[in-house]
Amino acid sequence: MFTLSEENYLKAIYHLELDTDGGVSTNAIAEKLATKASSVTDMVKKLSEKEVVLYKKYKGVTLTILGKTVAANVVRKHRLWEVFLVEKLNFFWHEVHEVAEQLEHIKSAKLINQLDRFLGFPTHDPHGDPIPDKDGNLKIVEKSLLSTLSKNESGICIGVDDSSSEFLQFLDKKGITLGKKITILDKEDFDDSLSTLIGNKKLSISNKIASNLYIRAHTGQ
Amino acid sequence: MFTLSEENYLKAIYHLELDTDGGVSTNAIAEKLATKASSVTDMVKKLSEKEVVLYKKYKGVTLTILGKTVAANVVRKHRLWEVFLVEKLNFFWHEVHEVAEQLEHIKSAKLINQLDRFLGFPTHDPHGDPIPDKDGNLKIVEKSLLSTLSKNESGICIGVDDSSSEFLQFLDKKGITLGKKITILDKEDFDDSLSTLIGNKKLSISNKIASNLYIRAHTGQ
DNA sequence: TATTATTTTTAGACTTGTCTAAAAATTTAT
DNA sequence: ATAAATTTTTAGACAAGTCTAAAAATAATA
Repeated sequence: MFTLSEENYLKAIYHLELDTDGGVSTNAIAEKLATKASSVTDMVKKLSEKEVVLYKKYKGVTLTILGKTVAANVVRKHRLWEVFLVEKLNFFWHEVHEVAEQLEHIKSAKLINQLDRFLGFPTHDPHGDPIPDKDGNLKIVEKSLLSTLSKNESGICIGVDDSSSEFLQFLDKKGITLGKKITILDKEDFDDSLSTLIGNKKLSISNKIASNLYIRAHTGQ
Repeated sequence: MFTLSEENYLKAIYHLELDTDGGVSTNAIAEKLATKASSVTDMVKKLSEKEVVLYKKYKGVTLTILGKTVAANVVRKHRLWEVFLVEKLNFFWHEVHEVAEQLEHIKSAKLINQLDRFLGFPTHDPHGDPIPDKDGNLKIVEKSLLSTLSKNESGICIGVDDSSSEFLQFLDKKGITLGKKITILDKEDFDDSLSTLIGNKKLSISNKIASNLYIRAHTGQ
């Protein structure tokens, strides 16, 4: 069994490993968890003894198979709870993270299995991130940034890159939600801003926004 | 804000105060929380400084208004989650306590308000215990033990006294659940066992069982 | 009421997870 | 390749919450 703190470290390493090659550095973990490098070193030693990470002094850490499983399970719980909060309790998607950070540490296999069923076995959370299955495997969906689409192409909004509260609130305000179809009507060379059709409304989108929105290819019109 | 440990102490004192006159003793708290008396003394001092309990050495503790509010809120959360687990996730009523013990410490006003609404503002948990409202007030229901009913009287099952896992499983097996109507067909003087009608099935109930089942008066048949 | 038994508190220690400051290792730059 | 900068680790300290063992207070009993 793992403590709340251990679970948070494993989760942080899990996320960092996704966009790092080689071991995850002490400083990277410290920054992600808003703690000090010395604290990370201490914890990493402990996790190493528990055989959930591989650790060599000054060389960073890597999750073991066991560690990855534990971490993926925490992520699974986090994302399932996010779905619950949005779908069943009418939370806005920018409000869910903080609460899910707490709920992800509740220990009960039956709870999470039943929650999964109750929610209809969702594959993605409200930000479009994939929910690991019981064995920690992710369902990968081919995704591209809205900013990479050309004129007259269209796609389905499936997630965000920047999931800061401000950005999510901005999307709420503009009526951009997961599942919405977005078509590029025109692309402005000058500033790379887009003229788009979302649902059946015309909307002008800056390149900054378009570079933070993931879409899935959508064939046909 | 209160730590998990502080919340557990407040909850224990809250429950103990209900069936104690005067202050709650150090030993009583220690027993309830499966900890040592010395630990209780330490914590009680801390709670006293935070002004949630009144404490005089060797004289036991009492919750302040603030303490009672905090404790009632934890109980409120516990019981709402129990309802959720049984009604939405198909838990058996003997399985909910352990999980609710964890969920009751999740901090989010919106979460608990929305959960309350989602569940239809329930007034009682799956064991028949009342759910405190936002201000910590309980809705008192006139209740009596099944064993106090006389022949031909009937009532609605509204809760249990002994909520041990074994007892709850026993009730599950016999088909005795909250809201079920129970009528006393006959009472055996010899061992005070009852011959009853539950739903539309005849069932013989020992005095031991009848002394652990609460019912609400039910007029007419 | 004096003595014994019980309850409660104190004193000191231990664990977990954190921190600061300084030392050691590694990386970068000249 | 040597010096400078950065990263990482070590050493020692601290707070929260718990424990054991012993002392102090209260309650029970003869």
